[in-house]
Amino acid sequence: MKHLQTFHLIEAVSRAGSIRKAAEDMNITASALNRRIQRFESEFGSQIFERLSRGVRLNPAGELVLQHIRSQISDLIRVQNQVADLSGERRGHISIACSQALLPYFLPIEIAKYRAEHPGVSFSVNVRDRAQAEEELSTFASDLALVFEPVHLVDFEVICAIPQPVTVLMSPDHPLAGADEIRLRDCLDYPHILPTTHIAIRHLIEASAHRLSRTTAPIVETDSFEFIRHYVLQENCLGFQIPIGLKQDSERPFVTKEISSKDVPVGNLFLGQLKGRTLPVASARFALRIAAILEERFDV
Amino acid sequence: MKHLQTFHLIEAVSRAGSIRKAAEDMNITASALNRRIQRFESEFGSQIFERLSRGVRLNPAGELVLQHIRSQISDLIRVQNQVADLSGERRGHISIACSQALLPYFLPIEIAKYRAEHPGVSFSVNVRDRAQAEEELSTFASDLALVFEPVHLVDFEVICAIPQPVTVLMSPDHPLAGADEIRLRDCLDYPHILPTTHIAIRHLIEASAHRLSRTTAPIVETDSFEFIRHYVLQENCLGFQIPIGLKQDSERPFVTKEISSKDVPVGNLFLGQLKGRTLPVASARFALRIAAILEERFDV
DNA sequence: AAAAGCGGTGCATTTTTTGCATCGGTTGCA
DNA sequence: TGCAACCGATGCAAAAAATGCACCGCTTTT
Repeated sequence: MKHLQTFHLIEAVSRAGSIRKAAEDMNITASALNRRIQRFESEFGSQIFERLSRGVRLNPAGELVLQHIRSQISDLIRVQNQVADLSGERRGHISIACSQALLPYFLPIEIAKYRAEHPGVSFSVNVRDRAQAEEELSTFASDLALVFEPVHLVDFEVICAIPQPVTVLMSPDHPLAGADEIRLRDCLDYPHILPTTHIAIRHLIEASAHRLSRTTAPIVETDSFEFIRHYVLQENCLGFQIPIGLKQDSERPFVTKEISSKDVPVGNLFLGQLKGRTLPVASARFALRIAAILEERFDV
Repeated sequence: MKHLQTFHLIEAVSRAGSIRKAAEDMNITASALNRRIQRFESEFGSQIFERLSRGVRLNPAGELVLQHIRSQISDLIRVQNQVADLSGERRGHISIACSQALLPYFLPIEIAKYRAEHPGVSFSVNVRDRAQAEEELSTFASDLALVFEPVHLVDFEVICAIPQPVTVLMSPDHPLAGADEIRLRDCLDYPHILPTTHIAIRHLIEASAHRLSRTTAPIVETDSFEFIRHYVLQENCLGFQIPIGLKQDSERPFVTKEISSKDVPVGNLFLGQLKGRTLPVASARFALRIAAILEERFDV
């Protein structure tokens, strides 16, 4: 849309870090772009870029403006979708930032079911760690976030929260496979494989180990749960995951057992959106549905 | 600002009900205005006005767009104020839609106190009934609403709620002036003056009277509480008000007594804003302060 | 039947935006 | 230290967009 042109240009400049680079990206002359920005600043009543010798950078005022711009663009798109919705068809696009645990089963299944009913709806699924996911919401890069134990929770509006105990993953011939209750100390005694530190499960385990005056000693550290899944079948060791990342019924060829909540506190999987934002119809409906499914499955 | 021009024009057209009238208001030609709207509709992807023989009117899509436009304009102003705030001074404008009860004492006193500390802040105070006040919020005509028993409460985000029992107002020589407990039936037995039906106090009294199988018989019905205040001193009769509309300490030359909550349920004074909206800094701060004062005064 | 309003449109004119060439300044490297 | 590479800013002419004017076809009002 025409009147948002300047906004897109400002965003491009802030991304490129220089007017000339941004001008090239947006297929327009540097001088034209420069003047648009000058005009905006003069109309807005304040500079939004600080001029450096090697380019430009948003100043604090500019950060506020950029936030406004993003919200404004996304809201206009929401209105357009809502209008399309008036005329019957349910269309739209839903973008989700999520933890890895949602990738193997939950999201593929639920998205497929949803699309079977609403073929006009398309999806973006972006794997983000719990800090990045919140960032995604506030830049309007994603509509929804489905993450395990997010960090800040400012600007994060919780739609629903589902308890997820940390669960051990092992091959059926592992000594612990027959145990009644899994204690953390037992896990730490056996060779184990852990996610990298910024991942919530690792964080919970480390904190709990510390309380027991124990330390973790991962034989492999990885940022991929897919790797963990495959590795525990290669070398007989323990992996960790949360229930939503495991098959609902049986988890062959694995054995899965929740760690006793006496040792490791139960974490929460949060479905959330940007605080105060009005989501596009499609996203809002999908969120409600996911919330209902989660709450039913893990009967909250 | 330049890029909002079209938005202002659309708003003008929807207000004027015809392109030609709006064009005159905005000092441009009808043809220019007509073409801007056509261009917007084509860029937006849908008509927003329905063409009637006597002019134009917003269609449902247009209503959505107009709502977006208003929110967008108000948010940009908020950003501008926030930026001004970065550079030190606290400036801004606060618009309040309120019930009549706030006019004589509460708001004049609190606004004056606030302005003594922040001379850069200006105010609009608009008297609105409880339905209109909510309407004002959703059209962004007011930032805050301070109303007794609002009706819809959709799109109304409650910042704080303060219980306010309906209170009788009379001259000191009225027979009930010495009573210990004021019962509704006694009030109805004496000549009384009531606010018009759309006002919340009237509504509470009518409902309560109905429960007692009684009817009201006002000797005067008015939409002005100022009139009520003055009239009870002229003819010896009963008037009604809520505590916030009465002087804090003594209410000479009146006697005021709360009606027993056995008869008339205690209503609530609500301070609220538009749901999901981010208020300008000035309004947000003022709201917090008013909430604190109300909660302290009526110790909630 | 005429008049008054309405939205829409072709065309000449005015206004705004853009591209080009170029300036002055800083940074990085030889 | 000097030079090349970039950077943002600006004057000026060309291109593009918005506007005003005159007028059309239509409906409603008188």
